[in-house]
Amino acid sequence: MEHSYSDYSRNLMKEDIAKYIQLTETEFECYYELLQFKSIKKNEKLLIPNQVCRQAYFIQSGCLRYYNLVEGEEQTGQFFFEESWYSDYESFLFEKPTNQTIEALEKTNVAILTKHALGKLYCEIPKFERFGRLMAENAFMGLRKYTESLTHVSAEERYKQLIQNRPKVIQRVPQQYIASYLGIRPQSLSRIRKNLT
Amino acid sequence: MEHSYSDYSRNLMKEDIAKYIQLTETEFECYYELLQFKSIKKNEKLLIPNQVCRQAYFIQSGCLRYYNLVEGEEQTGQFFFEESWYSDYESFLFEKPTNQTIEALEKTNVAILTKHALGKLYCEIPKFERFGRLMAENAFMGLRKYTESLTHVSAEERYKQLIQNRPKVIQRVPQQYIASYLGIRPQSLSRIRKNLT
DNA sequence: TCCATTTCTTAACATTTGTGAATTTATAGG
DNA sequence: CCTATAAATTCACAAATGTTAAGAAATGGA
Repeated sequence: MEHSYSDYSRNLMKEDIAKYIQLTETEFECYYELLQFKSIKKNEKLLIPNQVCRQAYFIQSGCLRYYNLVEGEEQTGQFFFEESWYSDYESFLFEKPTNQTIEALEKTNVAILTKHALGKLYCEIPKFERFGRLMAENAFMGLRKYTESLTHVSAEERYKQLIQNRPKVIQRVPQQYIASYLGIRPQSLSRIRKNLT
Repeated sequence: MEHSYSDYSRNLMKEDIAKYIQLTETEFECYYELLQFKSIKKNEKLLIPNQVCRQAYFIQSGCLRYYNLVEGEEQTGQFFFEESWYSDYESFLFEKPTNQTIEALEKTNVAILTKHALGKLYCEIPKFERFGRLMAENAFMGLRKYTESLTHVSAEERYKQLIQNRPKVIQRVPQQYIASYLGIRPQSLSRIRKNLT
């Protein structure tokens, strides 16, 4: 028997949700039915400033980057790879217009959980409150770790940590964006790379 | 009729929890009964490295600072003032030994919500799952805002933002800790302060 | 394959922050 | 109120990153 992409997608979502909560088959059905799916071309944008982010994205394959445009400069906030969630929490939770731009750095397939769908899940399957909590907690902890490295560690050290801890970023993200993520100029990153060899 | 400190404390906790969830009087009782209270002297520590953080602290009055000790250097992560919550999420959630030290910068009174008490609340009053989620979400958003200011802004600019956005820090925290929070040396902070006048 | 465009690298000089040492100022205890 | 100690300031020089400009390398379309 053949495996369709649909089977693959279901499995991905099943494995992911299992990291957070245990669902019966029926409950998973209910969840999966509420998801939407979308394919995003390289360089295409999923969210632009002043939009309200009413969706959370689970990346089935590919890579996303978000940045803020400040005085003409793209300030890269984070990269997201396959099997991770992304949303602009602040915009999503409070329906505030976002400052962020999200774009695909590669061809990317996402599963979409809308705010409406999540509200429905919170009501119908209270376990999802836990899912929401764990998502926020994970997001917080990842960010805290990153934040601490920012204030007290040099750019060179942060780059070395990136090589160690997130090789995907080094392998798949153009250097100019890595520089922007590190908070330095592309020229400075070149210099750092030169020093490391 | 006189108001006791206990009345004051109850009101503080009631006003705080109301920011997250609506509780009946009975439910609030259940919550309040589970809280513990503690008074911490200036410079006293609430948590030290390798302990597991099994408590969340609501600061009724005073001020806490947490830092990580890295190669003999105190790297200040954050300051917390009255009417805010603190816990080491990672340690609290996963019962991992903490790296952090929390100390009181002033005489501080805290309400303590233990992991055990929170677990009980999650079971007995499912609304508290929402409380947990909102706490994590708030923590995340506060941190994200801070993080973005970090990567792409000079120390001087960050100090100016601190003056604007968190005057309590400027007024109540010794400069050496502010410098450590900004990720610079006390001498550099002095220099920056000189330039600003 | 070739060309136009983008990305990356290099270099010289400017600016910001770090380092170490000395001095001044503030603070806590007796 | 005095004194010992800690905290903050100042300075000269070192190291890291920014800025500007130019050229080399990589990439994507025709």
